[in-house]
Amino acid sequence: MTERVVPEPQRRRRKPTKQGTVLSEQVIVATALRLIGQHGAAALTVRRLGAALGADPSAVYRYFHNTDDLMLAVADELIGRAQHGLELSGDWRADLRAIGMRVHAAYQAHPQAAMLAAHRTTGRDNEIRAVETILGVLRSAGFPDREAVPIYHAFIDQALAFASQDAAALALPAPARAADLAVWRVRYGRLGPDTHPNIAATAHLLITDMDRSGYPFALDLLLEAAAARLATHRA
Amino acid sequence: MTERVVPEPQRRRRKPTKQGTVLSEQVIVATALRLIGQHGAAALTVRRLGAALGADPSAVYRYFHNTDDLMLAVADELIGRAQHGLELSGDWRADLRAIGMRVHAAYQAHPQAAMLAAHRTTGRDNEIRAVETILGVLRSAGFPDREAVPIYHAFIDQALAFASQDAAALALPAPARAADLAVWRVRYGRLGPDTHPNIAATAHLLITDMDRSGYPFALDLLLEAAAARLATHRA
DNA sequence: CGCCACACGTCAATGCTGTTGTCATAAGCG
DNA sequence: CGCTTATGACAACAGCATTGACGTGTGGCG
Repeated sequence: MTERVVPEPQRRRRKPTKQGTVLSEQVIVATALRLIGQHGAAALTVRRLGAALGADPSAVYRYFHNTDDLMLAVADELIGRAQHGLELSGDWRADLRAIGMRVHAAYQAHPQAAMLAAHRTTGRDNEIRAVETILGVLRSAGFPDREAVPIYHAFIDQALAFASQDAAALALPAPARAADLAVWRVRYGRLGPDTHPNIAATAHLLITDMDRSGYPFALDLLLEAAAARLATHRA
Repeated sequence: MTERVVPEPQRRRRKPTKQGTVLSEQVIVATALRLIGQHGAAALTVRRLGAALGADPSAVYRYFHNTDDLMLAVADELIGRAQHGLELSGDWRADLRAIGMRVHAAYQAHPQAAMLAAHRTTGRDNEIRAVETILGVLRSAGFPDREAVPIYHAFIDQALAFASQDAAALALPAPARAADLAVWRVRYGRLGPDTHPNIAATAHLLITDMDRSGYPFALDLLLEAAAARLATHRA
């Protein structure tokens, strides 16, 4: 088969579908994101996307080579949203915390896309802008370059790793997600102090703690350690 | 339909398949792990699993309720392998570092499985044992329960999140992985100090640092912060 | 030692999924 | 105004997870 996809800038003839909608790369990406957000990750199938667009499913293949291609376009959209409207305060620790939480939140809003996006290095504009910003925060806080780089590395990898980890949990089919959560109550909550003394002693704390993301606290620990290191550099 | 799955301990009648293999939960999990390792995560379909086992695909449903149930068993097997032969020294910080690195390593050995498994709560034996061990290390180090639980949470989520993050990179098709790595040299290495001063100043460090996993350093930071908190509790 | 219940492997069918070859139509250039 | 062709629609294919029905032979019991 000859290539179905025509690059966006060359498109001129926009022909409405039977149901009247006019397709475009933009509209399809936006619809895909909406579908994921409204009905969960599993809702994004080409057939349902077609239905949501008011078009034949195969029409999507006029705009994207395959579903992976579509997901990359969606992912690219996400990177932009993570940074949208960010303003730096000048307090390095508060700024890094804000950036970390923003990245995490932006990816949680679109778990399915997050899982595919979080471990890729895109080298595109939005990513570069983020790297420059974070390194800038660290270096102007006073971290020497040899320290700033590994801290940047740990910081961003941890943010992305937790983002995709938590996204994966969100992207799970609803029954599986519920089952995973229930395990803490049902399974861990009932272990005896004779066989599992440490779990039994802390079960009540575990049950409430484990259905939150561990990220905010992990981020705080990372920033605490970084601050301690900065103090020794200054001394 | 009545329940197909009979709990493992109650199984007595082992009937060989047409091709002569004798099935069991163990054999199926091991075969699934091998299949994933050899041919990638996409290779794990019930049909192919059946073929690899020398059995009808539907026979798998005599042992697992569905594919998700199977993945949980695979996940637990990985957790078990991470703990195999672990010996605690009594030095909480060294022990936690060893456990973290072991978990990370065990998952890296099966990247494709790690991606699917690292974000599940299995509630199975190996997982429970790991939770009990880690909580024990923290509590006997002197962390009060209210502090031990969130630190446990941050610690284990960090290990698993990085494990699946790094696994995802390893599991990428070779050309895509090479491309992602090259981005640091090709794209970031060539940004000008006028437009991207912080990247330009640290590019040489970034290029060498970013193709390693950020986990060991991130783990050190977490343990550093935990140690500092422990010191304040003792004082 | 032989019987027979039923555990468990097999077969077949269902309704999903992504993807593509082919055709019809209308947009918009010349 | 007509021609080209971009683009939507249709239909079909292969592969997916899952399940209901069925037959077989294993292993415990009398």
